[in-house]
Order: sequence, then C-alpha cells, then structure tokens
Amino acid sequence: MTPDNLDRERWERAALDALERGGLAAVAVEPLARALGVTKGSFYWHFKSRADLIAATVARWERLHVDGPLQAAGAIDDPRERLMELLGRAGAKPPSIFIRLLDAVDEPVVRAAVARAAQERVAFLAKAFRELGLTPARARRQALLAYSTYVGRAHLARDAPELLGDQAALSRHIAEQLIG
Amino acid sequence: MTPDNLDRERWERAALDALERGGLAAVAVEPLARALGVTKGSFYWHFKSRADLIAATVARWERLHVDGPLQAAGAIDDPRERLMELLGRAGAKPPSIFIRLLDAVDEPVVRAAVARAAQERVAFLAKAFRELGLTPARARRQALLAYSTYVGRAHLARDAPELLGDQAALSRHIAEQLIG
DNA sequence: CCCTCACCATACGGCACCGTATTGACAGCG
DNA sequence: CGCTGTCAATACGGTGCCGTATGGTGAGGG
Repeated sequence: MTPDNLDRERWERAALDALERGGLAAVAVEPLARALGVTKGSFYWHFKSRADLIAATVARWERLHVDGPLQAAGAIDDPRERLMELLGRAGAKPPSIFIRLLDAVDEPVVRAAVARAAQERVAFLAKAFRELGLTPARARRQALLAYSTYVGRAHLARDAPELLGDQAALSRHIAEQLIG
Repeated sequence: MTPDNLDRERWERAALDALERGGLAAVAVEPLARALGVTKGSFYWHFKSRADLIAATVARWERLHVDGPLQAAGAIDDPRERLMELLGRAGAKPPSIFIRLLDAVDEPVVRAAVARAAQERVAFLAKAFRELGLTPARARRQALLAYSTYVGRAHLARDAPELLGDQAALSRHIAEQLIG
C-alpha cells in the first residue's frame, strides 16, 4: 500500500494548469505528456483513461477553489465583512479556471461540479444576507443577483478586460449596490 | 453576378443552429453536411474554409442578436422603460447562443465579436443610466454591473437552472435593485 | 544473484475531422 | 445540339488525438 502517488499528483497539477491556460481540450493525454517530458505510457499507468484525469482535475478544482474559500470566509463572523471578502476577492483575481470550466459544461462531470459550486455559493451568500436582516426569499434573490455579477465579471475580465477600467472603483460600486 | 446565395444561406442557418446546440465544435463541415443531407463538396463550393463559415456565423449572430435588439430598444424614449425592456428580456429567454460563443473565445473571430458586443451593450446601458440622472462615471459602473448580471444569469440559466426558481420574481428583484 | 514489480517507452490501430482533387449532373444559351 | 458555368458527390491524403499491447529498465527483496 502507501502509494505515494507523487507522479500521479504531478499529472494532476499539470492538468489543472493546462485547464486554466487552454481549456478542457488542453487536458489531453499526449500534449500533457509532451509538456511533462514523458510519454503516454506513464499516463495510462496512473490513470484509467482521459475521463479519469478529467474527473480528478475537476475534483481538485472543487476542493481548492470552491470549498476552500467558502470555509475560509465562513470563519468571518460579521456577515457584511464576509460578503465584502467574497465579492471583493472576485474583483482582485479573476478566476479564469472557473470560466474554463463553464466553457466545458458539455462534459457531464464538469456540469455537475459547476452546478454544485453554484448551489453551494448561492446558499452561502443567501445565509449571509439573511444574517443582514433580509427575509429568506429576498436574501435568496439577492444572493442570486450577487452570484450573477460574480460570473459576469469573471467573463468580462477575460473577454473584454479593457471595458472594466478601474477595478477597485467598480468593486466598491458593486459592494455598495448589493450590500448597501 | 447576382449570386442568389440561397444555399449558402442554408449552410449559415444550419451553422447557427448547430452553434446553439453543440457549441462551436459543432460548426464543423462534415457533421453539418450530414445534417443537411449533402456532402462536403457543396460546402467547399460556397465557403473558402471552415474559418470562413465561422466568421459568417459570428457575423450573423452579431446582426441578429446584438445590433438588432439594441436598435429595437433604442426606439423606446423613456430610459427606465428601455432598461426594463433589456433586463426583462434577459430573464425571459436565456440567450444560449451567446453562452456558446463565450465558450469559444479562444477563436479570435469569436473573441472579437464578443468583446464588441460587450462594448456596445455596456455603452448603450450607460447612456440609459445617464439619462436617468446618474453621473457619467457612476452610470458606466452601473452599466457594467447590469451587464455582469446579464451574463451571469445566462450562465445560471444554462448550467444550474434549478437554482433560479421563480424567474419573474427574480427579474423584478433585479430591476428594482439596479434601476431603482 | 536473480526476480519481481513499479514505472515508463515504443509502436500500433482506430476515429473524426479538415481540405483538395477529380469527376459528374444539369440548366441556359448560342 | 453542344458548350459553359454552377453546383454537388466521391475519393483521397493529412493531422491530432485516444487507447492498447508489448517491450524495456532499474531498485529492492529473497
């Protein structure tokens, strides 16, 4: 036992990088093998198939970029500050991996993960808005609105960045409008 | 002269449909030929290459789904109503072709069109907000916010529709928050 | 000292697509 | 009737990827 999995890990890291840079199409066996300086022989030792690698990559993203940040923000007591943290961070570093995944929802594994992420994030936001005193229904709608802006901004950051102008000012504007 | 272009038109229509259903990857010569009941021989008569078809398809989308609606809304005098029209329509029919294009911004032609669309739409919204009395800077930020929600909602409609719940209520909520 | 086993290389067949001939079919006109 | 131009079918070669089969290689255990 104790499979130290260190080379499998290497493949997974490379896959996540490739996803960010070239989309899911770049999470392909032969290109990755070239990038890693090995051949497919290695890959098919560590993974059952390309689908297997994709599943692992998506799961990795979910751990690192969905559950992680949500747990971190959950440690903040004040709901207003918690929201600021989440919506502010959205402005700072545009989550390009996320958009790459949205580009690939035709893959059922990806669609499932993306849907789960949306569900968790909206629920998290809704809870914060409830703590701010909004009614449950209103809090949920406000959460959907906030999450929509998050996704939309990520898109603009990638596809029309020159449009965004002063990011910090926009972040303040959005926070003011949505959190109040 | 007078190339009646009727069969080229058929290819273009089919391409736009395929784009909506299967993304840009589905805008492929051989699959489309199969769907149309012809062979590639026809295609390479009407088009120089696949890139040519893609360019034509994107241009078609831009005419039908960007410039068209914007001109239509431009006919509304009252800026509040104009905004309602645009943001409301966003809730009614989720523009899945648009999302498919976002999925394909790696293609430079697509990226250019998407960026142009964003630029035009944001400018249009900003003008409306200015007419509502906002300062230019504030109007622009508000326009960016509104457009972000548009994109984000389109994403949710496709990838996590069960999350959206009552669309009409959400539309009202968003309008209330953004237009006031 | 050899053998096993984890690990990787090589080489192959298959598939789906792009693009290029080359060859027909058919309509209108002289 | 034959010629020409428009359009489509067939057939081919090329590319990039997936997955499999099979053959090394080197380190540790008996």
